[in-house]
Amino acid sequence: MTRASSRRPGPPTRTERGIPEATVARLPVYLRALTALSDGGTATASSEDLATAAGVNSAKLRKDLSYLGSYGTRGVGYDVEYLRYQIAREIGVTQDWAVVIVGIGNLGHALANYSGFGTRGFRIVALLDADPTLIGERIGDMEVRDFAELEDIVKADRVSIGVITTPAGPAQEVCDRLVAAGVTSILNFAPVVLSVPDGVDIRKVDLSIELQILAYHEQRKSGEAALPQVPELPALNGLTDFPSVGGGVGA
Amino acid sequence: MTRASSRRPGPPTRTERGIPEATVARLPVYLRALTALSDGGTATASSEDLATAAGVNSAKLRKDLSYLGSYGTRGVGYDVEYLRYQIAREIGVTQDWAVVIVGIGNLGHALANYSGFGTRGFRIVALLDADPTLIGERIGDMEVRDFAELEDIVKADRVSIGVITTPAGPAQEVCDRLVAAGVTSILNFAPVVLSVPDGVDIRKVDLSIELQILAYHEQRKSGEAALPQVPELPALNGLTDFPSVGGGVGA
DNA sequence: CCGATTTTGTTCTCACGTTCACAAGCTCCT
DNA sequence: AGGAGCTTGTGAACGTGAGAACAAAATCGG
Repeated sequence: MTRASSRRPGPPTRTERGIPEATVARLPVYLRALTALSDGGTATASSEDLATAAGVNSAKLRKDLSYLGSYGTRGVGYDVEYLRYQIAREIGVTQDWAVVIVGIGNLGHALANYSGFGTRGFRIVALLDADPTLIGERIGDMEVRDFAELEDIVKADRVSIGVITTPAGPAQEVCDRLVAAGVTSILNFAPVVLSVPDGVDIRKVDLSIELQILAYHEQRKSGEAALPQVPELPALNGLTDFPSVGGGVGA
Repeated sequence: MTRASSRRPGPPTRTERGIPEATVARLPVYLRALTALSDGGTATASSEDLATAAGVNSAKLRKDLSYLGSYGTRGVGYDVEYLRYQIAREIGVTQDWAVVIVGIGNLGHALANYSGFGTRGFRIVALLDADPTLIGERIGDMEVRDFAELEDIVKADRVSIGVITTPAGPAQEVCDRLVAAGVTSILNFAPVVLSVPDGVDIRKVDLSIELQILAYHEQRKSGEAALPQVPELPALNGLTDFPSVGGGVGA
């Protein structure tokens, strides 16, 4: 069934349903680029065109696409709509994924308000928080519900993806509850390292880490010449990291 | 500019003030782990302890730390406070970095409200938007100012880091203005590929990409057995990506 | 119909990142 | 003091990813 139709290329035993992680991370970028081209009325695009739109070089793009199969035409390029569908199918966004958001603080609020969220590939089925003063609040066309209802919601709506936007403190406990309820993919905005059993995927988004990486390079750019270079331990006032963007679950 | 020159063909051209990018990305994680240990009253930690707290394996952690110097003691481990300071200094968060946020929509609002932001290593000096209905609004102890004031603010406050939380549309233009004004590091939340001149660092945070990567793995876990497998092009209704979490700059 | 031209798909090579494994070095106990 | 026991720092093996380069296919013009 899923034999990628191409004949066997010999020893490497290509594809076989195994796409490199680095490639997987770029597929959504290609999908977006294809959508932009499609919206702009382009019907066919070369790997060079696509690569420019996606911000990568064309060799890498061609190699990435080759893991999916041979969807291009030599001498011509790629059919934008066709390739878009193939990538969307490979990623899995031709179906809708039910998502719960846990922790309706600043960030959870922002994500809940996020219009594009509910319409394409992902469907927010619940906003959850443990703070009684938040429960019942309406956000858009949804209402914040009690975190205690988690298990029922996951079962009822077949939720497989959870988004954690709580503060660091309750994040691991929330994570454990999500996993126990049957969620197998988690997007974590809380500034902690979550531990999960095998079979559960975790991705992390962390503002403070991103800023600190920028700061490192920035320091290289500006400083580089005259830094005091004090290997001794000075005052050391709060140069740590961020508490959290998140909201109210827990405590 | 001391562009990382040496390209010697021999061994990897070690250190020379050049820390591998993968290591740089983990230093903030170590910093956070050290802070947690410190707050918990731990004075000394082995690479194994640290690695567990940071969610990596100990060999990788030791190798990462070795790029900074020999800050541990064999047979003992690392002094938590001392190592914390060394990493903070290496990253550059012993000084404060001035930051502007452009685009005060849902996400920009959330980041502006973000208490931990202003206190440790980074200082928000301005919230900017081009929407007249937003200008003047108070968020926390700050006020939304006109995007037109960008250049003055960057010069006055020596801003080197900009955060873009606009929709996709105006993001490139905002980016160009930031760069022209002198900003050399940008954290982009808008779902577009920004192009910048050499010497400017860009990092991207993209909710839809993260979710799509999760969806890919999720599909692997659940499906894998019975997918219709339709290589022909069907209806294809809006399986694209997200407009934006961002706010109001532009049009 | 054939050759020129274009562009893909793939192979090869090199650079980077991860992990293993162990010598070097430190502390503590006897 | 000397050896036992840890733990770091690092050299080497291994695996993954990136980019250059080119052969294979498709179109197009004559």
